[in-house]
Amino acid sequence: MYRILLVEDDANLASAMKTQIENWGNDVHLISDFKDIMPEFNEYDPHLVLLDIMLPFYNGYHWCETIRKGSNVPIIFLSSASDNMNIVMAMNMGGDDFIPKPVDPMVLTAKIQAVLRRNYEIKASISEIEFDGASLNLNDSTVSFNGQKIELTKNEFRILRVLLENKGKIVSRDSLMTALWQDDCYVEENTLTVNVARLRKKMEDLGLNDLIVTKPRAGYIIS
Amino acid sequence: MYRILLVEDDANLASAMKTQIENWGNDVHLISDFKDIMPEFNEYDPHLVLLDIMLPFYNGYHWCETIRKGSNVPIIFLSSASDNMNIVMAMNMGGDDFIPKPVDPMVLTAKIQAVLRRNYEIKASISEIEFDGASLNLNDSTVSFNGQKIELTKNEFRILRVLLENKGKIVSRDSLMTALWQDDCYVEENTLTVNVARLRKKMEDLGLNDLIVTKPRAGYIIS
DNA sequence: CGAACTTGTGACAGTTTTGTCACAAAACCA
DNA sequence: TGGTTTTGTGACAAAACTGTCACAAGTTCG
Repeated sequence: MYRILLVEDDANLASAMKTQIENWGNDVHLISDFKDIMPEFNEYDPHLVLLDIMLPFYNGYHWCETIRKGSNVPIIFLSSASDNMNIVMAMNMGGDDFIPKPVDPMVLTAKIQAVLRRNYEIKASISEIEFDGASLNLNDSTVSFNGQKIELTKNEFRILRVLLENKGKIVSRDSLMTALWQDDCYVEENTLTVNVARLRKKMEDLGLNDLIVTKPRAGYIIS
Repeated sequence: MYRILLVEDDANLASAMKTQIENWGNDVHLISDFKDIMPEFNEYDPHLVLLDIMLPFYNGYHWCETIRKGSNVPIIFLSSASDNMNIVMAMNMGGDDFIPKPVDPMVLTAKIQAVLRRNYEIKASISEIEFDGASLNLNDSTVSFNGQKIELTKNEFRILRVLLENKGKIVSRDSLMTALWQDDCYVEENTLTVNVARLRKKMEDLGLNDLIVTKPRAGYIIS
């Protein structure tokens, strides 16, 4: 059962789509206030957003942009203006797919299922971050390099992940501290240093030398 | 830099697409043997597959099915037959998107970027499994319920994940054993029992009673 | 019912992980 | 250069995690 937020001003179409999607076991919430959809979005916390482009007050692109500021929820656009320019625009705004109107019920179902499947079912199995010929497996916290594989502890994993997610950028020690021990408990500054050292040790054992570089007074970086 | 596998028999189109995609910094591998694309697929280990539907020997659906047996790599279909039935078919086969021919270079780029972004960039931030009002966070191995949050150990996390990924189905103790300690080391049968008990204890502390149900001589289930 | 088998429990010890400390090394800056 | 600040290191003890054991409780099936 997925929560699907439907933002569509054509009442007839919206109601038909709602029924269609609910039919195979989902909860659909229909937006009625197009002036500010965000309260309902935040309240409903949907797994997927179906977003019409032509809306009263603000258009779909505007809402996509707003949603993306605080969420990576999958978004599928709906529009009768289904020229290539609109499709490109929709994808570049952070959209996941584009369904042209008139909406074919079969296509609607198939595309929703594809996006949900990709995001909530099989996503775990391909999640790894590659770097410098090595790869960090996000599922079992292992690093593979040159055919070798080692396990990381929770702290080591978090540090490496944050650094890789910001590859090429300096990550301040403060950011890392917050990422590892968010406010709920106090730990010394030095604890981070020690944990970085432990991670470095393991990386060197693997053959990955000078991976994490210290930028004095700034932080650490993997470039 | 992503590795993109292009399976397309129209040499002119293929070459144009290859150039187009390489232009914004990717590696593209063009398939030349349509009789069996799997050796090249396995060798190249792509981040994304662009798969024409009409091919010599076997069609794109066949290869999608074959690939999906061993991989969840994102697949985008290409076809000049872009009627709704083909789109539905493509999505239901495990495809991630569908690009109609003639291929518009902008659309091609936008759709590839959207799929790559979704799978390799922002995936981590929405990975959680929801169940019975609770949710398992796949990134930091925590379970949240009723505003409370607890951390799971590696073993507890793995058991819960496997059970949730097979929600409603009985998971045999053997499957769980393999998932936790794949062949590399021998552990007793009872070790699993103990680990399940430890997970159950934590779930009950959270207020989730009778979550994991024992099916004697069959396995465990979360229904 | 009762024996055989499967699953659950509490306790224990070995290992791993983790935070801290004291001190060393390096970088910064006047 | 020399003092100050920042970062790194090895050692240590506390805490967490894990596998095993002995035994208890539950289930199956003749």
